[in-house]
Amino acid sequence: MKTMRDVAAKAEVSYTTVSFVLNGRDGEMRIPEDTRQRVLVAATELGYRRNELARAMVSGRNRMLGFLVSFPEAEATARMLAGALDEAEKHNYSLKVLKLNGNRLDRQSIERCLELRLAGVMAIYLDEDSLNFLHEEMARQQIPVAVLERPQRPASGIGVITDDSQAMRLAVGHLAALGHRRIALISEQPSLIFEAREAAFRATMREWKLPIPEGYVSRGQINAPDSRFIEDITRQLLCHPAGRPTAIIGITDPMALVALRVAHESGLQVPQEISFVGYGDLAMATYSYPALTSVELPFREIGGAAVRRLVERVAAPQDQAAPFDELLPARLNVRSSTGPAPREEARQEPS
Amino acid sequence: MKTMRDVAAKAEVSYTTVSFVLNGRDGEMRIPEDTRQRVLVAATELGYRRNELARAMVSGRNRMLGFLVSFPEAEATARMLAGALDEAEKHNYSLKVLKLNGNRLDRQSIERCLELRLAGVMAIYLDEDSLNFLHEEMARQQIPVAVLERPQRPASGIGVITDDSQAMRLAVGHLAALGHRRIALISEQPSLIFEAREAAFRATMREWKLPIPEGYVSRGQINAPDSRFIEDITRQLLCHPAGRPTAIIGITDPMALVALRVAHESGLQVPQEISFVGYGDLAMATYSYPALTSVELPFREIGGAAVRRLVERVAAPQDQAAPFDELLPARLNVRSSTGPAPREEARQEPS
DNA sequence: ACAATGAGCTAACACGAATTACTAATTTGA
DNA sequence: TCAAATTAGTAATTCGTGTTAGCTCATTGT
Repeated sequence: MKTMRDVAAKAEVSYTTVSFVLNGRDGEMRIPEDTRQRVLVAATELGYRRNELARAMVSGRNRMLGFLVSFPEAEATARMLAGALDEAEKHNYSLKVLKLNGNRLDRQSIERCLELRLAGVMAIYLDEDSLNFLHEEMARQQIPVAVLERPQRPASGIGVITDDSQAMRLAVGHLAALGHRRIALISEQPSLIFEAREAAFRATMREWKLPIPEGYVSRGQINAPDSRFIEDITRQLLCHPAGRPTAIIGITDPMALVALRVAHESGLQVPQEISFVGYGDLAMATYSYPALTSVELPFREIGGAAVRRLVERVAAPQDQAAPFDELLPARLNVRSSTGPAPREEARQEPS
Repeated sequence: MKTMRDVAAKAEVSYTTVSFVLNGRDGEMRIPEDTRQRVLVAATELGYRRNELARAMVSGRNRMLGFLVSFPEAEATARMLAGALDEAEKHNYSLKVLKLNGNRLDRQSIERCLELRLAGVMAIYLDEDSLNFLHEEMARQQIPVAVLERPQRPASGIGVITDDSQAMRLAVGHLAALGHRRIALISEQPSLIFEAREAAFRATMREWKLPIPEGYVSRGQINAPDSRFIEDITRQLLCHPAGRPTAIIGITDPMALVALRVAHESGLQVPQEISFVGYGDLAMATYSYPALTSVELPFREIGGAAVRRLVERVAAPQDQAAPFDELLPARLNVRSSTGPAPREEARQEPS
């Protein structure tokens, strides 16, 4: 592969001149048009491409961000990545994806980030310890860190997350407007992210002055493809002593869809007798039967915002000390799984 | 960030000695244990990390592969990426993801690959022209290229694809074994990948000596979230003059699920009256109602194999000239959307 | 006429590592 | 005992680029 020196030889100018022309720094040093052209022609004729590695090394600034991901096969991850890629391209940065084992961060992964001299690092779905570890190590090397879709307490570094209050207001508000009063939530095993959504659910229900009977917020876990646990939970919910909920919110789309399936199998009409709302709006929401009303989480925007923030910090590292969370709004996509609440008497029938 | 020179100063040895110790090349040059230890201690005390950029530059070998992706938000892409990441880690390579605009490859993206001095490049879902362009440019720089999930004609470079014949045999075989004789296929707008699947379908049907009435293979397109086109096609299929198919294979999972929804809405019982099989086995297959029987495409394996092949080529570029396609087998995940074919008389009832 | 200016370049060093060639001190062999 | 071989290193060069300092020549001002 040709180097600048080759171009210089061909254009019969010095190596430095080539550098100046190719980097467009002829503002500082006047290069007459004919010399410029000679250099450019020589460069294209030789098929010269600049060596990003060498530039990065000499400038000490690697225009490359690391994306630490635990579950690269998840659609949510993929969508954040998509957003991050678009934004990175705008800033002429590139993205390196690094896989973690589960949501733990081992020393080896940290080492890789440091060895690659990444300009910044973003991470999703890390556990508490790993996150602290990451912050510590990166702070030592002055490398900015962005944490995606994970409430931080205390805030440390850059956080980019969905505005869960707003998102839940969309879900609950939609159902409440349709007349639903008995709304249940199927949640996940505790983790910061699900706790935040749960809290938002309870707060919103309070705003709407809707009661949450004991057991209306239940926790399950999907170990795909085994969803029996959630199915059991749903069945219990459907014959709840305080009355069957007229709407169920799944804290993720899979949760909602498993519950929806149980309702189908129990012979319930959706949405005539019971409504379902998902959270995430993954592709599966569009293609379920009936199509699932779901809160569309701003995955792309989260990825994009994280990159934007990182690039800002790289450019102006002075205010490293100010940690903050950026909240991004969700949208509601209303589909066929939600409808008006059934009339009171309808619920009294045996199911 | 500390350099080798700092370590050398601290350990009171020469810079070169540090290099030899840290690269474990003390086989060639005996370094006594105490010196070795002194260097290692100095390195850890200073928190030295080697500079992958500098190594790559001087050695001319960048342990980094490019993953050119058109639709990073697609689950299929994500799963290939996951497989690629795992394999790359094994070989101590890292992966850089580059986004393309649609499935066209512009000169700018090529330039990026070259500027980054990638050791190899893998691409998915590129159109014909872009692929030729990519091959041309990369061949010029001796950079190996792997094409994922796309039949190549003629074969050029490394191809890694699903064995469509085998995959279709799984789908059709499963249905045939359940007694289905009237099997329809809902395909996509022509493209190499769908043409290959269609051809495999026809071939397999022939093997089973099953007829394919005119119109049983129809082509649609999903412009998510608008699936009306597919819905129309399905409705036509359900009142086909040659008799309603007892099973429909979707050439992608979304195709199958849209068709399944139409069947639901037409009041048909699934799978008692009609069966559905998807192709891809995306997450949506697991969470649909009823859960979709689907051909699981070896996305992870495809990503992994591509990386493996690329790494091989990088290590031994001598046999660049031998293009080949690697076929990977699919698996069938039987779920609730398929069942025994309905008895003949059942079909004669008005639907 | 001669210094001061500026245009248009070039030489030389830096970046952080790999690698080759070389040396000084010690041990071995005959 | 003296040359050869081995041990334990070091100095110097290289990779492809960015950057700074400086150099030559022509033009301008007085």
